[in-house]
Amino acid sequence: MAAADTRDRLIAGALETVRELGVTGVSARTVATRAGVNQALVFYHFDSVDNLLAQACLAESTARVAVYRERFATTGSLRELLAVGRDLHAREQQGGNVVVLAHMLAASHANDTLRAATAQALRMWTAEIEPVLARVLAAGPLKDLFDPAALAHAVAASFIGLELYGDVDPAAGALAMGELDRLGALAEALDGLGPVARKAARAKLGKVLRG
Amino acid sequence: MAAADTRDRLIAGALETVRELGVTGVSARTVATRAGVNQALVFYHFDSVDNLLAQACLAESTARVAVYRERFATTGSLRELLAVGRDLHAREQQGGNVVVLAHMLAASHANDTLRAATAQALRMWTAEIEPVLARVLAAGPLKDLFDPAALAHAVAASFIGLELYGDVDPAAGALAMGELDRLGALAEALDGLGPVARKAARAKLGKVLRG
DNA sequence: GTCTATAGCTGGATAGAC
DNA sequence: GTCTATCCAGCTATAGAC
Repeated sequence: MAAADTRDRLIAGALETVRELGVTGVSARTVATRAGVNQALVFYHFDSVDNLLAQACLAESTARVAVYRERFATTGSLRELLAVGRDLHAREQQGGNVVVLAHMLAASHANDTLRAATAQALRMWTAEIEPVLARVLAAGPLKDLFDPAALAHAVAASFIGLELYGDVDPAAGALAMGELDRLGALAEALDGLGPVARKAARAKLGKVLRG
Repeated sequence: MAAADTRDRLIAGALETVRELGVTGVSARTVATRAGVNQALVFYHFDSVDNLLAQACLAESTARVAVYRERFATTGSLRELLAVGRDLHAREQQGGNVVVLAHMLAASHANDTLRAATAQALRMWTAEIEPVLARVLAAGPLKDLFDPAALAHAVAASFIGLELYGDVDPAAGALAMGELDRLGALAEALDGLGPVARKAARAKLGKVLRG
């Protein structure tokens, strides 16, 4: 078997293990079993289990972000962005991909290697979300009142929180997801107001933000 | 040493261990060391490490929620709720208490015992947040358009996501937290609109939500 | 590049002395 | 109720055959 194959298999095995057993269940053995290769190869190719996990996290995020890149590029409204979020939730949750990132977040707390990788993975997502938010804001009455970069972080963080939450309490998670759509509608409604009301809202918001 | 003392010490030790080493670092030995008692007592008092963790999570949440109960009870506006959130973030983050819940969330993925405890702990928080949201919504133009219970879940989930996010990427987390305040101001601005604009906004929102 | 074998360690869990 | 002692399982990491 070619070396590149084995590396890929180990990465796939690592992701599968996290999805199945959670971060606590990851070990050179559990991963190697799922990869169909020998346990010692984890150390030959990746030096440590932590590093394998970090590489897996980065590879996965790179691949996933690429899938949605075009979609993000053509997203011009908050409503569309929420639709992308819903799809991401449905599709990636089924594949268990968001869950991996969520678990990496938790594991990062006491692990520098994982923290660096996770932070980088998160930046990959926010780098896609930020220009979308910039476009959306520029088109609406909220222009210059919000910071797209900061908002992108908030969106990503909230999304991950919702994923984790739904993992533990699916009923409550579904309710929460549904309510986020309504929050989107709230902003959209503000967006669709007539010019007078819109101007009043913007003035009021500016005041509230400053005061 | 009285038995109750030992139980409490083990619970405190479990929390301390999670804060220090993360969930992956929790074992009967690491916990017992921090508790200053023997490792075998984990099994005598709690049967298993998982169950100790679950009990610790519930005890901690019960205590923390109690601290904020009065505060929640007198919270009547979104802005105040956000202020409570900021305080919670600052104070509990320093003590590492929210982080514990966040890690329990991640560990729950592959562990039924922890999942049940974590779900219950989350419900403790949302049970406090829900009536606040109900009051806030009832006073504003969004009455009957949002579900306080569902929104409470969304708030809790987002908050936890932000905590985890900030743990991994503090700079980005701080930016995200700051932006949430502005989102609150957005809703508050809508709240403070004149009657005409307010009515228009509400009508528009109802339309968007239905369509 | 991949395997087997194994050293050395840590963890869960229990038996039995006190 | 608490401790010591211990068994056994599972883990990381490496040495060395192929």
